[in-house]
Amino acid sequence: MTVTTRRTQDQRSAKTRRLLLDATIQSLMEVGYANTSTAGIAKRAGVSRGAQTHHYPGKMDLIVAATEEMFANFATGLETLAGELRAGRLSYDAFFDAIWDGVLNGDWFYSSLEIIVAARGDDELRRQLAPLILDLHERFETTWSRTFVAVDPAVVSSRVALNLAMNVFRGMAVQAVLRRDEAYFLEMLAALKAVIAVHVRPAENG
Amino acid sequence: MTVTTRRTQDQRSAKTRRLLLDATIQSLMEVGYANTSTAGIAKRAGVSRGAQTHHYPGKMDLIVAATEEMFANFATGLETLAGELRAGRLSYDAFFDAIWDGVLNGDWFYSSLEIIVAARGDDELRRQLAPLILDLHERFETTWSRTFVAVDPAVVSSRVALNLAMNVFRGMAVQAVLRRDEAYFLEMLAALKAVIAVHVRPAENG
DNA sequence: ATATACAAACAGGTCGGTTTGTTTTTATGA
DNA sequence: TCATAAAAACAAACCGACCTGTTTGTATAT
Repeated sequence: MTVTTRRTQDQRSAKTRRLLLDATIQSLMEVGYANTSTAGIAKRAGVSRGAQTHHYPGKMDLIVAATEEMFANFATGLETLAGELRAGRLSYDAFFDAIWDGVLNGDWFYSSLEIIVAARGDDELRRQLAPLILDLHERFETTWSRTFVAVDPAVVSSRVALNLAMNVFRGMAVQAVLRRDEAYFLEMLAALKAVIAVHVRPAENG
Repeated sequence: MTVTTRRTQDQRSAKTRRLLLDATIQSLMEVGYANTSTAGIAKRAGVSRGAQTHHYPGKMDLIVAATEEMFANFATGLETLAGELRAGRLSYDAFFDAIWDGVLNGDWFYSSLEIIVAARGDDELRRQLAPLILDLHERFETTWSRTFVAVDPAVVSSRVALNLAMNVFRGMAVQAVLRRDEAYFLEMLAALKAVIAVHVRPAENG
């Protein structure tokens, strides 16, 4: 007879689900998709394999649910950061520094990279993830349009300029897997700021 | 008794090795690293599993060798393209179009992406691939410096500007896995050309 | 009591590596 | 030059480990 605090079913479910999703993201981050197994996730989460299959019957259910949470967190985080910029509490430079730091050192980018690459060879997974990405990009673009104004919208809109910047970050993060070269990335980051600054400036008090 | 043309051992080896490496790249491209197995590679190559283990004892030997070939091919391909630009047989716009087309539709980018992501969770693989990437980047930078001149080298050098462009391509290609949106990428490509053109111009007759 | 949450063992399949055996080419020496 | 030993290339079966999904059973909450 074990001593357990009495919890409602919803509380038990929510707790177990959170443990499983956190463990999934952590596993993707640490060992990659290829080495992420449902058994490993359950072990990390500290729940039994039966509990895992009960809440998420298949591996894909885990992945998709974890992705959903991950994307939502990142979108709100980015919007918060952009809000700081609009409020004048964050400089243009610091804004880019913060995004780059999040991409390189946060859980978000590499976990999603693992999932995206896995989806390339898995039709069903791709089908399930595509709408999540579309939604994420839409939220990004809303943030960009709200936070920056273009110098000459006919040439490069703020939306396009910031999408370019995000793609640079993506590309740099991929590079960083095999080339951890601080000086190189600082150089690129400075250049990126300069290049983007030609076409766009922060919209104060958006 | 089968009728076989007599071949030297070196010829037999070379043929089998080529078949295996081509099959490896093809498999990475089509089904991804996670679904790429040594048995599958041997089957694609049309050689026995014994032949495969003879020439490449482990899975990593196959991957590393295939990567080496892939990188070499891409570097020379890019240098050829840059040569066309320097010779005036290719416009600035067409040069970028060609690179983007190669990244999105060629075997190169996605195969290497699979390998890079796999290396993130595999210390030994990462250790073996890191020098290959370093070498590739060096060849890139040599090409950039030879092919473009900076408008204001103190702000953004040609080397940095083109590295930025390559990172944009990387990022866009990752996006394209889940978002195959022709119009979006055309828009981004046009903006990239415009943004880079501010800082750099082709060095005619390099 | 009954549905939900959790636990643990099982089954079919695949993968990577190893081992054992066969064929083809090359080197050797009378 | 030609028989033959040695080496390289190739073939196929096997093995232990792991993974996903399933099933059967138990505890907890409603």
